[in-house]
Amino acid sequence: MEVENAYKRKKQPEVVRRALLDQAARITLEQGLSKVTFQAVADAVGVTKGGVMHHFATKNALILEVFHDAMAKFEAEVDTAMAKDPVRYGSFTRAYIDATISLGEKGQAEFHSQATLYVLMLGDSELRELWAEWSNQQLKKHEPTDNTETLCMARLVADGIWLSDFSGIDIVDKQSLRDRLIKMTQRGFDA
Amino acid sequence: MEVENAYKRKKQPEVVRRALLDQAARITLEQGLSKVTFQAVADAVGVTKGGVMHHFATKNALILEVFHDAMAKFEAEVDTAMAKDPVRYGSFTRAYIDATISLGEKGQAEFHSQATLYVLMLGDSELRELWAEWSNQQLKKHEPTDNTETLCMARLVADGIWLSDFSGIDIVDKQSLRDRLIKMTQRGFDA
DNA sequence: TATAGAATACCGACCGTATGGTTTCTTTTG
DNA sequence: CAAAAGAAACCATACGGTCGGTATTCTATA
Repeated sequence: MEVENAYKRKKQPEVVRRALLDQAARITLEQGLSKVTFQAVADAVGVTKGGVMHHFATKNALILEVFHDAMAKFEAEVDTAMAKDPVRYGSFTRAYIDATISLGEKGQAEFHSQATLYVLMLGDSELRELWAEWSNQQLKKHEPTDNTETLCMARLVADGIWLSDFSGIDIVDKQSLRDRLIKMTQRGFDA
Repeated sequence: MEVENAYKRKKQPEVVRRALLDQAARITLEQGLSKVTFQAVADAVGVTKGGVMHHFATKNALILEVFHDAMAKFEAEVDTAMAKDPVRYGSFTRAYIDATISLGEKGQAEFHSQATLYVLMLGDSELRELWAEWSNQQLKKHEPTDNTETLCMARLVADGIWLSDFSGIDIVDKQSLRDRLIKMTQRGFDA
């Protein structure tokens, strides 16, 4: 944002609100949940602490909104990917893989909604419950097309790759691994 | 611990120190890194804040020790498991799998050193660097026996299972998945 | 072997600061 | 003018850290 003289400028609450959520998510990813303070978010957006608290009454409310926002983004990302997929079997798993693994060159942190979800959920036991509930529900939702053990395993590998990636471990050949995972999602892979 | 009247009691610095590390690790796992305060650790062990700070000068030092402790435990766990394994090929990966996945009944949090490592490293960017370094080094160390992509994938699944487990997601049949992973570590699995 | 004294283990009161939250006020917008 | 957007000053508290004190254990030496 970098809003200067926010007192006199044109008010655009929607824009400010979005910026607050985005910056809060960014700080979460780059510096961890503990560094997400009203002051830090306010500074990042170019607004005062009071300004932040006008949009989000408490810190829990802010974090919760960031979490819900990331859930919605992730779900949307998965849904559009699934819509483009001509094959039904394993389509959720394929979408999940590409929404979880970042294939871009290393270094750039990328705005991964899945990463935001993980970092938040791992750092806050209350969010963890929400996460478990939502996640199990997602699984149920896609059971008709993605309920085999192999598909589950493919998603687990994706999670593992994210974990390694996020923690800065070199993965030998991510692209090759990703392709192999996709192959695992094709019908008839087992046997 | 539950030490009563620690002022006059027999002094046993080694015991207290161990208890401090253990309780700090427990709080980390159960409540997250942010809840690991001098006061909380002191209370858990039955000692005062000053007492904790006698053993660990700063909070960073405490956390760092917990981290190192968990690394040592994990490494030891892996090493003894590898020593018992008659087959060399994939022995590190097999040990890694069993040190990462908790097969016990759900509910009991279990003192998993790997879990401590993950939660700490995910919540602190400084520890993340340490982790990446150590982890890459571990990988190098076991390269001679465990450097194929399939073995790497098996470990990634284990990580994924831990992640799911920790966040409270139901995994269909963990035992069956574990057995399948072990099979993946046998020579000649590919092809 | 006894014991003074140094070193260690630990307590408990205190301090500075950062943070979440409250309140009041100003400016804009409808 | 009323309600919303946001600023700005303020408050309470929790936390990391400091400091001086007290009890215990270790060590050296007579």
